[in-house]
Order: sequence, then structure tokens, then C-alpha cells
Amino acid sequence: MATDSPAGEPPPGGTRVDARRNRQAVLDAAAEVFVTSGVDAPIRRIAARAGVGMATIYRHFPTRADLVTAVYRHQIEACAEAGPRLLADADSPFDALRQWIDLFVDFLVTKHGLADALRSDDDRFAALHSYFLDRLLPVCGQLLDAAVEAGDIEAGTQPYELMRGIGNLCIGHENDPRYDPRRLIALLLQGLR
Amino acid sequence: MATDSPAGEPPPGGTRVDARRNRQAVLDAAAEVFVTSGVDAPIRRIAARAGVGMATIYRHFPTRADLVTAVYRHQIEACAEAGPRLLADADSPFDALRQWIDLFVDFLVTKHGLADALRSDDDRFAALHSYFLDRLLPVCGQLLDAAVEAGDIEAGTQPYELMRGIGNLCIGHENDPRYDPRRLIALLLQGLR
DNA sequence: AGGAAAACGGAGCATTGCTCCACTTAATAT
DNA sequence: ATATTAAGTGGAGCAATGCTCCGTTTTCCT
Repeated sequence: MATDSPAGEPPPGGTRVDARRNRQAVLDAAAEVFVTSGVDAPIRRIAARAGVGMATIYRHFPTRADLVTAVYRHQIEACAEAGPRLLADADSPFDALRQWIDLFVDFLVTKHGLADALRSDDDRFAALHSYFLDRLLPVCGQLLDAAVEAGDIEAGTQPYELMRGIGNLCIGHENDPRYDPRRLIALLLQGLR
Repeated sequence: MATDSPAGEPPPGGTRVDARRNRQAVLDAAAEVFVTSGVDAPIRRIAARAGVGMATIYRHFPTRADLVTAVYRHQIEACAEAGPRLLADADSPFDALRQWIDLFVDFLVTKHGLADALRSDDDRFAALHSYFLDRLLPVCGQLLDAAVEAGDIEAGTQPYELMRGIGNLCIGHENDPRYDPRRLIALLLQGLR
């Protein structure tokens, strides 16, 4: 129920052209609205911006998480793909891990409210949670394993816990110059050694 | 606007007995409801439980944060007071810091949704944020300073950032056996050394 | 007791999530 | 080209919740 084609692109929508057109309109509108109002923006507003009815949004994206996922799919994908590349290119596995986490944090930090949504136990976001995890957990695990094997860090840290923690640390950084998640994340990483 | 007597007890309510009685009824009801439904529970429900109208709650506690603060005041106070005591009794300043953080985490973790509320940028919780910070930040700062002076940890970590991070890490641990904030917090503390 | 001030309570408005269903439209069959 | 039908659409409507307004009730003071 989370998504669709297990390893694939978002569904092209039905075969009907109006369906495809509307789907895209919603995606575009959502992307715009998310920037200004965060991923919690009222569905009504997105519908209005897209020039469609609310039901159309719910039909294409049954839960809010589905919509958010679809909007950010490319970026999540990019982040996932960066993992192996960094592992190959960086000076050390630990360095690869650090750089990858930087990437991940950048992503979360620039999307208003995304981190909040990610940790939410709200049912509406369950699918978002799933997608992030399904896609990024293996990557994180791989980096973690490599760093352990290289002796850079101690074994025993679970990818899930690490990613969850990083996500949490990214919450609510907005409008608060006193709080920079990156510093704490660096500290956390340091504690891993 | 956050609270009342700067360094003191909660206001006794007005002089009128019905006001005092109702205030206490609300506090009791809120405490019960918070346990089962979290600090986000509908005001209506608290009002019903207390046997008062909603306006009465809003009159006594203008914002939700005021109510939450009042309910947990004693425990916040206890946590604040534990700081200096631990510093005196523990084996090392670092150990005092660790124990104090344990106390703080216990507090957050046992209050359903408190951590979420604490980090929220929602205006309704601004006062909660303030109160926590006003009361606990100096304590944390003191512990941190002592640990730095003893050479246990490096200088440069801001109390605000640390507490904020710990609070964030405590978010959403409920119903998720895979996520234990304490492990990550230990890691963070380790990174401080 | 009498009256003023304080407190009260719930109806009411606004916002938002989500659903239901009568209508419209695109694809297809004839 | 037209008719048929299934897919798609939109917005009214209901429920939950936050917060306020104001007529009524209670308390306290003299």
C-alpha cells in the first residue's frame, strides 16, 4: 500500500490523459506549496493551486505521505545512489559515511517540515517513513558496515537508529540561529569512533 | 506573558474560592488526560473531565503550554534542583552530567508527547519552551562548565544546543522498539569527550 | 442584604482532514 | 460519427478541534 511498482517509477497515472495531466499539476502545485508552507500545508490549498478538487488529490495520493514521497522522490533517489559512489571515492569509509550524512542532512534541512513529518507517529506519514527507510536504510547500513570493517568505528550501531536519530536532530532548526543540527550530528559521529 | 511571578510558585488563582477550585480541577484532569492521550489532547476533553467549560481552562491557562508547564512544574523543578546535588555527589563532573541527562531523558520519555511539544515551533508551545529553558539551561550550563574545567570534555558546546538535541532525540520513541534514544544520547555524550 | 466584580460555560465560528456521489469526459466499440 | 461505459472529477458535507464572545451565575465586600 505504500507505493506501487516495487523498484520503479511512480505509476504513470491511469491511461487517461486528463488523469496524467492532473497528477502532474498536483505534483507541481504541491512542490510550490511545500516550499512556502511546509509539508503540512492544507490539502485544500494545494488543490486550489493545482486547479483541481480535493478528491483528485486524494485519488492520486491516498495519504499525504504518498504526495510528499512523490514530490521528493528524485532527491531521495539521488541520496540513495550517492552512497556507493561516496564509498568508492572517499578517503575512508568513515569519510564516506560523513559525507553521505551531510547529503542526507542537507536534504532534510532544506525541506521545510520534512524532518518533522519523517519522525511523526501520525498514521498519515507512515508511508513516508516506510519509503525513506526502505530506500536509504540499506545504503546507510552498507556505509556503516564498511566503516566498521575498516576499523573506523565500533560495531553495534544499527542503521535504523542512526538515521532516525539524525532525522530527529534535524527537527525544528528553522528560525533558530542557536540551534545547528550539524554540530550535534558531528558530535554524534565522533562518538561512534 | 509566559508565566507569572518570576521566580515563584504558580499563582494561587484569584482570591475567589471557585477559581482556585476550578484551577486545581483542571490541573488534575489535565494530568490524567496527558497520561493517556499526550499533551496534545483536545482541550474539550480536559474540560469535560474537569467538569468545567473550555473558557475556564483558557482563562486560567491562556496557552496550552501554560497548562503543560503547570502540570509538570514540580518535575521540572526537581530536575533543576538535582543538578547541583549531582555535581557535588558524583565521582566526576562528567558523571554528574551524564546522570543529570539521564534524569532529564527519563522525564521526557515518560511524558507522552512532551518532547514533541518541546521542540515544536508551534506558537502554542512557546511558553513551554521558555520555561524549560529558563529553568534548566543554567543547570545544564553549570554541569557543562564543570566538566570542561575538569578536563572531561572539550569546551565549545552550548547548553542550549545540547538540551535541544537531547530533547529532539527523545521524540517519537514510543511504539518503536527499534529506537532507543538513550543509546544515541550516550553516543552523543561520548562524542563530547 | 445588596450590588459590583470576578468567574463561568457553552454556543458558535473558523480551519482542516477526509469521504461520498452525482456529474463530466476520455477511450472504445459499433 | 455516435453510442456506451468506465475512469475521472469536483465540491458539498460531516467530524474534529482551536479559540472567542457574551449572557448568566457565583463570590465577596460593605
